[in-house]
Amino acid sequence: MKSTVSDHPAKPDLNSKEGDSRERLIASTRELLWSRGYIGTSPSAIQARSGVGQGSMYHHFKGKPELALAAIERNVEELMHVAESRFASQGTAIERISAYLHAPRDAMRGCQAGRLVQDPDVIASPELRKPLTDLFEFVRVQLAHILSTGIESGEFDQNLDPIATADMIASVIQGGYVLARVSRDTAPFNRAIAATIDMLKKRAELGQLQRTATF
Amino acid sequence: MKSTVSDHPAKPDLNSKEGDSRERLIASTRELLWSRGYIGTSPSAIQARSGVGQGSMYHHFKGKPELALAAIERNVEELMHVAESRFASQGTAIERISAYLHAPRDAMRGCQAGRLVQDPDVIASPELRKPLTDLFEFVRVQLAHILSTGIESGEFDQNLDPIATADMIASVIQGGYVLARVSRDTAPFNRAIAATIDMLKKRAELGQLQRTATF
DNA sequence: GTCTATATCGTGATAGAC
DNA sequence: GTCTATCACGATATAGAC
Repeated sequence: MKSTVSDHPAKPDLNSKEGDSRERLIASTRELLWSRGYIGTSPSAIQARSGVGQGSMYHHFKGKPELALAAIERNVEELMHVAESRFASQGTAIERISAYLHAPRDAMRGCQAGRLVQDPDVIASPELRKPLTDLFEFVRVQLAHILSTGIESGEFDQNLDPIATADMIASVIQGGYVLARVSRDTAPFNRAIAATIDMLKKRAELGQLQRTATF
Repeated sequence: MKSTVSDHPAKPDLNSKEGDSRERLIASTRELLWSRGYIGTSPSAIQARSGVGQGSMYHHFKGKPELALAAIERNVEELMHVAESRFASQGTAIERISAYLHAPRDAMRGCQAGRLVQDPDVIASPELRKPLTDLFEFVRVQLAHILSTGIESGEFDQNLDPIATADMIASVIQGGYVLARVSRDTAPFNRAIAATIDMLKKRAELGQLQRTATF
């Protein structure tokens, strides 16, 4: 199990600085990408924030695109993990979706992934775009799957379109960030989430009414 | 009515180039802000795209912030006008909201206003942010008002929260752009809109059921 | 691995001629 | 109003010493 490259150093050894600069660079790049986007994030700013020098940075990464890729992949990794664990909650379809919608989010700051989707350079690069596409695809597919389960189990009415509704839910989160930022207030974000859950609950009521009325 | 400054030259006179450069600068800035954001839009790029020279640009505008302000105000003016006319449609609350949701939009390109909300420099500047805040406020208030009308008229069930639902609807549009861009496909945007309208229709059905069942 | 020096280019603006 | 010249600075690296 001993490897020349240190992926996840099981026991941090004496030369514990190993990989430290690299991690600090990724962390700083993630912060800057989040707030300023790809275009607005300069190598010099990354160096300043991370405390890593010029030469050191270019030793670990070929340049800005490679650094950005590492940062984006880390973002997606974490966000996917959060989504996965929320979707894995016990309970009804509504409860599982509600668990995802109520994952802790910094509404005023926006989505670490969604932010980058606006960036033309990111979207134009297949490499940078792929992790983002994968993340959103994953979330939408999971949501659609949970909704389908809820339709089959009779939790929702039969006319609910799981794919379209999944797209709606994913959109509400991303759009909620926009409303929160522009109004400098997290309330619109929270209300949009609450209204979405309320819509699903009413679909459940409707399913209930339809079942008792028809059969 | 004769004025030394030409706001809206009623009859374009012989020196018809008057104000032409200014308009071309604004148009180019709008295009660039839309695709590349504030940080990514440089005066030199604006000059190149508009065909207006350096000196001319700085004659008409003090600098990049002033140009951006003019461009953003123009964006907001147009978007508000579209929203206003869509909301003014005849029909039920659902029909009026549907008219707004189905206004022509370039889903892959995103929202000219929402795009800028991501930009930290725009959000940090009260001047640049104000038109955007006003626009989103207007849309949300109008949506909430139409929803309230629908509740009063009995079109929707009594439990619908007009403000939260307005926030949800505005969020769906903004978030739909994100899904469309990241998947390079307008379908998620269109489905999110369709699902939203479907949700409102089901609320109307529920209102109907409640009225016939209770009274 | 990290540092400093150097290089090229773009950005954002000013000055002054025409 | 528009043009060209000029400028200080930052972005994005490369080179080579330590």
